[in-house]
Amino acid sequence: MTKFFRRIIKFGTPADLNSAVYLASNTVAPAYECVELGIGDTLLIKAISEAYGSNKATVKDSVQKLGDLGLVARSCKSKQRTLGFAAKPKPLTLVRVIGAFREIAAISGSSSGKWKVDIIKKLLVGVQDSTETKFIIRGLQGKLRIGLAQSTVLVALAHALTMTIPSTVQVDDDGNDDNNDEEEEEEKDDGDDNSNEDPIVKAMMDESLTVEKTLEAHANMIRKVYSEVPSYDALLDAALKVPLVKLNEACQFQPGIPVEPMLAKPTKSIQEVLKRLNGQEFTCEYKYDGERAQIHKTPDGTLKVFSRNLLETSNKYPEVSNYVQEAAEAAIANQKEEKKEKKDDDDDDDGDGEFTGRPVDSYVLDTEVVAFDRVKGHLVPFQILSTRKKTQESGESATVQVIVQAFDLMYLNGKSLLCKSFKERRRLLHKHFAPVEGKFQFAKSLDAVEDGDTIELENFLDAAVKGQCEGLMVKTIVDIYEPSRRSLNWLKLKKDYLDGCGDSFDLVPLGAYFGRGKRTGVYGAYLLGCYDEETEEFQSVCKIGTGFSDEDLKSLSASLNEHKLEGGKSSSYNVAKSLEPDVWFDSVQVWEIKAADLSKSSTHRGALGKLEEGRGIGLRFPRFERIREDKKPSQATNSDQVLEMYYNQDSVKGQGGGDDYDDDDDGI
DNA sequence: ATATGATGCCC
DNA sequence: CTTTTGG
DNA sequence: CCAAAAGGGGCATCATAT
Repeated sequence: MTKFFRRIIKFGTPADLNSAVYLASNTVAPAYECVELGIGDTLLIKAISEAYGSNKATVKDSVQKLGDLGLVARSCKSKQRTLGFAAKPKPLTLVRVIGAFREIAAISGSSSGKWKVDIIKKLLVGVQDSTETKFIIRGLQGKLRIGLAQSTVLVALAHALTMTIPSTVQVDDDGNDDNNDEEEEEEKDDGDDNSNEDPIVKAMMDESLTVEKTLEAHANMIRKVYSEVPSYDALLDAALKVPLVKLNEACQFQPGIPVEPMLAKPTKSIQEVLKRLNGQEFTCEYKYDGERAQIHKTPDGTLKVFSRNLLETSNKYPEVSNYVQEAAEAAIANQKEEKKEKKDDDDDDDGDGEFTGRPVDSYVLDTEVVAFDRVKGHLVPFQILSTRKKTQESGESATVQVIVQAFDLMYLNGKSLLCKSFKERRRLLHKHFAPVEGKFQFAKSLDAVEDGDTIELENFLDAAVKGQCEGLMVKTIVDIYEPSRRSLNWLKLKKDYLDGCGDSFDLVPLGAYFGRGKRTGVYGAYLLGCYDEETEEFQSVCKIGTGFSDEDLKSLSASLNEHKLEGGKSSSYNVAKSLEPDVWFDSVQVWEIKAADLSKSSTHRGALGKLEEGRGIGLRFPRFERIREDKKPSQATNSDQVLEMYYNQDSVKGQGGGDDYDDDDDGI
């Protein structure tokens, strides 16, 4: 990929490079622009069959065999009779292909499917060879399957730009008086980019390093810039103007554009957490079960909210902006109080905007938005939060109320805090924002030092779970905010990760679905049921597609193939039509399945009707643990146990308020 | 008009 | 979201 | 250790079928 990019840098146009990068990363626009293709397998199958004159059933059939729509399209293409007199079409260019993708994304409304298919067909008949067909289809499907994705594209790009410097790059020595005026934060550069201090810049310029190390340093620069401004447009524009060492000066974190959020690594035990912390000072925070929200305020007063995947959710949570502003004002009120009490002692000068008497003017907060019952004053499960409309005219009058649980601050009054320690970021967070009843709170936390004592941690984890949370987030006090997947420096500890904790089920495989991609040739997922003793039927409670080793996938496929029901579904299987597997099995095995939660389900049938008329129970985050050789299908977890486990959840226990019947006004 | 299916995006 | 795998 | 690629439940939304 590096070689390819180098050729384009040398011989192509900026538009060629831009198109190549977008195609290679299989995206059409920066995430925060919320551009959707609106293309799924159904439309692709339609396009393939129409373009190559095969019928849809045949196409679907070969999907099973080949396990990949791209391969299917390729084989259709090469089977197609080529007419001797037909001239080869003009070659498709990068610009043309990404342009077609973007055209597709722009179509909506009535008959949009037809127009989209038309564009795809034009692409398909315009290819030079069947390999192009394969990748056009895969690109539209969003699964390139070339063993390379975002971060690899960035590294390749970095290497290419290092080895082949674009002719447009200006190598001026007097630095930043030409292009640096566009940043909104008129004041000083944040400590972030004092070039001499930045270890990445240092490494890039260190001539004593090996070529490999130098390339790595350049890649780190590109990764850092992209994680601060996740837009290939912005990245490439900058990279074509300034040398890589100055890239972060030309393109950096600013309110209004989401930064890739810091993520956490799952951990399997308290021991593992302590081992990883290795004696460092750390804090534990409740891990709330809501939706990640990065809240931005730009100096012009605009407030924006972004999701974990950088899509804008401002319209989904219109009240969140108000809540945060109220929190900022509450902090001012508190400051005034303090000021009165202790007369001015001015060692308070930490250069962060200090006491101004006015709320902060720009900031970026990291928070979790959680559904909240204002009347009863407690948190509400994720399933209810998810019923929020995508656009709410007024948040405060919405059926589902929310509360902001804040846990980090990445930007404040014109300065990036990404390079500050968590301790410092949190100090500023608590200084410039204050809790507002029912609207804005700080994530509940416990500070500690590793001293071999696990009891305190265990208790805190228990308390978190009882308090409607998923578990804990564990963070060291000294770490900076490292955006993106670059390093999973935070740890998450959930009850169901722990061996012997969390809900475990013994379920019967009722059927299976053909695997795709690297699971071609084996079943990729199975349908599982619990046993209902009254009706003597198996009721579906989940599908399962994770937790298997490659070996498991092979052996399970082989052993269950001995028990296929050739006549179709057994009459004792209670399964919704939309879940119909490709193959049905006799009930012969029992599998141990772990799950995080149970939820009311309109598709699954566990304990059907016992909880709510017409609905059953399904599992959240199910994964395969092992085969239970010791159990017969009739000894599988039964539906009464499933029901009991549903009621046993802390999130459900907390709700009832003495009412035997379940609260029907909650929407689930 | 209303029901169903497809798609994308939260977790 | 969880999980496994190959480099 | 990390990136990539398998796969999950369930919701709102939009297009199309009835």
